[in-house]
Amino acid sequence: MSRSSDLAALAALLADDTRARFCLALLDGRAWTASELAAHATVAASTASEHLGRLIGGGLLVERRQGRHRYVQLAGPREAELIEGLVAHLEPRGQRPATLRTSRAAEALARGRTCYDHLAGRLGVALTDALTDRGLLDRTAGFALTTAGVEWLTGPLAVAPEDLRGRRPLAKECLDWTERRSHLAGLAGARLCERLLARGWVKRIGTQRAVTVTPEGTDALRLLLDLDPASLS
Amino acid sequence: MSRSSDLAALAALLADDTRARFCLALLDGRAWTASELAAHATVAASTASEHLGRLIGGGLLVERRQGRHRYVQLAGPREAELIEGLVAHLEPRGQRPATLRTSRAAEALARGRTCYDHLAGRLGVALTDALTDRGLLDRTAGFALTTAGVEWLTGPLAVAPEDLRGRRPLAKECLDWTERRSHLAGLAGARLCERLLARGWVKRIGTQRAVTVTPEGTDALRLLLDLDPASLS
DNA sequence: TCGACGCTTCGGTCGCCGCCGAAGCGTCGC
DNA sequence: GCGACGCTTCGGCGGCGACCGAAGCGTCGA
Repeated sequence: MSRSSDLAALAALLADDTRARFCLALLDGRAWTASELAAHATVAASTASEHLGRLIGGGLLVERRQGRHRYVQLAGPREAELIEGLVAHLEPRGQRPATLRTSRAAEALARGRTCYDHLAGRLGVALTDALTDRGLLDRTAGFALTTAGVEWLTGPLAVAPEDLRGRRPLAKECLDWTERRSHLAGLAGARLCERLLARGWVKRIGTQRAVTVTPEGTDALRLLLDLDPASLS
Repeated sequence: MSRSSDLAALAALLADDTRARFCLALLDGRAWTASELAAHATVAASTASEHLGRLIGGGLLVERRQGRHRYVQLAGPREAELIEGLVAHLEPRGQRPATLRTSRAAEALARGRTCYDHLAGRLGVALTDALTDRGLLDRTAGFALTTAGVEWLTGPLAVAPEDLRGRRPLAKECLDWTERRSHLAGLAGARLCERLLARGWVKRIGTQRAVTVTPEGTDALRLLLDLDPASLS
């Protein structure tokens, strides 16, 4: 099996609209059941079953059985990153999609959402910009958290230092497809999202990926990051 | 046209072995003719013609006519990055592929090669590690060139400062699929490759992507980066 | 216990896509 | 000018994959 056929096989996993829909839905970082995905993509249960078999066999998804329910989710951050990279590539640089403004659901996603395990959309970008402005994130020569940035996470955000160590990079740039700018991914991005949700400063809207800043969160972020609430609307 | 069908269409561009071979070949950053690619992938000219039409129509490649010759190349660094990301995903982390050691061509690629417009393989990784060891590249909190790193490029390497400015990030991490570690991409990676080739410190082997360090280059890199020649074999 | 439910496998259908050789057009070099 | 060459388009063929309903199995809850 050669590299080109491996590449073609990997691409083929996503080269079907139904499977692409599944993977985009699973970018919310949660586990979905087979029938939820079937309903979401409006296909028969048998079709969903076969597609999931291919995605799991190909390594993009993992599954867990709970009685008659089969829960599937993205296999990990690497897989999420792969899909996000493809999605980011779809949009020309430097321009927001005009068509995305036409629906309320899309507007909510643009305002704030989870992107696998970190925050994205206007919220994600605003947070990333604020971190940059306050010297907690250095983007002049690459994309890296500063010493002060690490301290900010372990200090006011109470992230455990060991939670910032692992095989994943601490800071990773993730191009935001609604905002056309970068938001913070990597360990730091994941922990930030986790803490903001845990503190109730950010909460989920509905069952999809959309999130919003709570009033307490607006105050806290203004205090901690000089984050202007107007930058979130 | 929805996001999922856009994603599926993009993935479909690479979900064919022949097209995948084309794109992998074009990762050398050069322009190939249609018949060169047809020969490389061992398909008929008519097949190549159709596949190239799809890749160009899909935006991954661009073409240029010179008389009867049609030169095609990757549309840009974003497209190269997309393909590299997929290729990098193919390999499990933390292990070198044993099968790649079985052929001389593969060995040359592992030693050193171009990865679109920057250096990869053992050479690329060794350079990246040396830059890190000397405090020119900071990888503790992300992936960023240090101030000293920028000065090193504009100083001893004589990169024009304006060549380090542009829409592309200065430093970008590119996972090396032969070494399983990162090498430097982005503007800095491209300029480094360019200067090393221009100075004759690195030269191409054959017509593919393989490169090697010249004796003058070995001396210069030992002087400038304490780069141990043994780390290149 | 029994019917509902979630999921899987099977068989059949249909559309799509990659492949090729042939024919044709334009460029190139002798 | 002419034959070789690079490339494109066309028509035909065969294989593959997505889709579905039906049948079947195991789990769940009243």
